[in-house]
Amino acid sequence: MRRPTRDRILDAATDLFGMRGVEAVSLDVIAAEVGVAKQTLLYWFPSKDDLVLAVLVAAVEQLTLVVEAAIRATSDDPLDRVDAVVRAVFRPAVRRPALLGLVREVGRLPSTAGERLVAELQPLVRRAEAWFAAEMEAGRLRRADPQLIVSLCYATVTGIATEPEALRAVGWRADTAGLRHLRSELLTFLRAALAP
Amino acid sequence: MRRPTRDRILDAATDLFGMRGVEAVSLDVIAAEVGVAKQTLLYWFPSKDDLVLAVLVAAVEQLTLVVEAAIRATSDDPLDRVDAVVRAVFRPAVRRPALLGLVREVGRLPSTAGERLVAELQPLVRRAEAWFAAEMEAGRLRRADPQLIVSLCYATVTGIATEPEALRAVGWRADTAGLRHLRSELLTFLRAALAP
DNA sequence: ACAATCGTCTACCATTTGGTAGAGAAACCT
DNA sequence: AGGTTTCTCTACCAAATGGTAGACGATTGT
Repeated sequence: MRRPTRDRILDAATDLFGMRGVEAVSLDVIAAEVGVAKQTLLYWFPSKDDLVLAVLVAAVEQLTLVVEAAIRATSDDPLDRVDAVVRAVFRPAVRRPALLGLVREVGRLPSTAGERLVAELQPLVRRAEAWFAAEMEAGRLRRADPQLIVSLCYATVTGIATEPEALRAVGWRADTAGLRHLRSELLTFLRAALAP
Repeated sequence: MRRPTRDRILDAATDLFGMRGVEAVSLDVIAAEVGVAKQTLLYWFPSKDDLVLAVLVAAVEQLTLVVEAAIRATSDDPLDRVDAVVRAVFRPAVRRPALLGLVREVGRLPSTAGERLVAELQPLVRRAEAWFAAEMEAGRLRRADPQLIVSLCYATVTGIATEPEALRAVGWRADTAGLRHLRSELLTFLRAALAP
């Protein structure tokens, strides 16, 4: 049996919103992608704003799960842990630029959705900050402003993962080898930036 | 006397496209912002695509000028030079997120405009690659893949400069002090990532 | 002086947008 | 069986979209 209609809508909307931008994707396009009438969308999500919100919440949830699993599975060395989180995020992010791309959409969203997304991400962000602060205190990471370090890591990873176009501009190839190479350079870059 | 209409259109379009995304901004909105009839826009730029293209070309030109001026004005130490370029880009980028935000739009553009923008940026990118390669060869920068290093620096700077929302999520404040602090953390981060 | 060009405008138009109203089939209760 | 709920559909609609046609005044060249 097929996946439930609601989930298929959510999936398609996530990809389309993340890749082309929320305002640039019409309900008709999503409906066509799912293979269903537009009104079926509006049955499951009473308005486009509701759909956007649902997509954001689902994406954040998914991201949180991936990150937490990665954290639990690693040793205590901080650089190894950063490594693990980046690896965990990297795979889904490159395969579905939509996931991180969506987060990048925050600034363009109707303010309610924006606030909501920020609130949704808050716990994850706070934990990361606290963890960075503690590791810096213990001298196992370069001392810096933990909040901005979180932002810088986020900006670097997200920027790289969501802009295949920018990478193509430098001649990067999107095959498996290119992907592994990219990930390894990204990790080395971050390690160098964070090491004490 | 006021600035010429064409330039005012270009300015408004740059800001709006960069902040909300090309597809999300209608000609009517731009016209209203400029304080002119929509048909005046279509007189200067025969179609929306033409306007988009003109905006992109102008933005790249401006960016190129800023970067080249910064390069000419600094010493030969590679880290100082990175420093200077980032400082030069940072001010206009944070004041007008549109500038770098536009570049981030490439992936979403009609392919012709996308190709065009990439071609437009190519010389700047090639120069940066060559320069990184030479400095690494001379042992004055950490050895790595120059192409990906260019992308990583770009991703970090652009990500940070174009996402005030993401920064607000970690409690960052957009006042002058916050801005200076942000820039200084960004520079330290990059220095650490690039130093031999 | 007068025609031509330039820059801006009002008046439309076809298409697409997000959204409403309500019909019809299937499943689920009792 | 008969009614209710669940899900999907067709048929519309008002507003907004990118774009065309062409009028109007100002400036310019001769």
